Amino acid sequence: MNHWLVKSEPFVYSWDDFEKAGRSVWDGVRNYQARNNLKAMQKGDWVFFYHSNEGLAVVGIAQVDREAYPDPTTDDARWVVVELVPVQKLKRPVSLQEIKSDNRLQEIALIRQSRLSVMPIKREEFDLILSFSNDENT
DNA sequence: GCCAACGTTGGC
DNA sequence: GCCAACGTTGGC
Repeated sequence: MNHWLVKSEPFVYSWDDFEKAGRSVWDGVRNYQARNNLKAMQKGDWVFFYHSNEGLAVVGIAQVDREAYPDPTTDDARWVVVELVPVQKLKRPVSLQEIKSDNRLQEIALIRQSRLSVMPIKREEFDLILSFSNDENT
């Protein structure tokens, strides 16, 4: 069981859009590192849904429902998609600022490699961010 | 709107 | 294979 984080610009595709649709084909990834991460996803893996550009926060949890297959939006065989289903919206968004300000989260790719759109995340980091969202006070 | 950090492209 | 130029992403 692995954990991941995917970014989406809420202008283009927000958590609410995702929840309404009930499923998402995660297409359009055109970066090898992100692609490799998609390929490594297994059905049932947990995925944080992050709003980039606007919002700048982890907003929900999704789950991998279908593992990587060729991206139907291109003829280029290099690229793949996965299918995600929404699991639940976080009680409150956990902001990038909050993540940045916690010593235990300094190593995560969200901070270290800000341009990567699909990244692995350690279980402890996943749990910690989740615990932030359950803490009403911060 | 600006800029840092990358990734890609193309000339040599 | 190197590197300059350029494009893109995303935070501020």
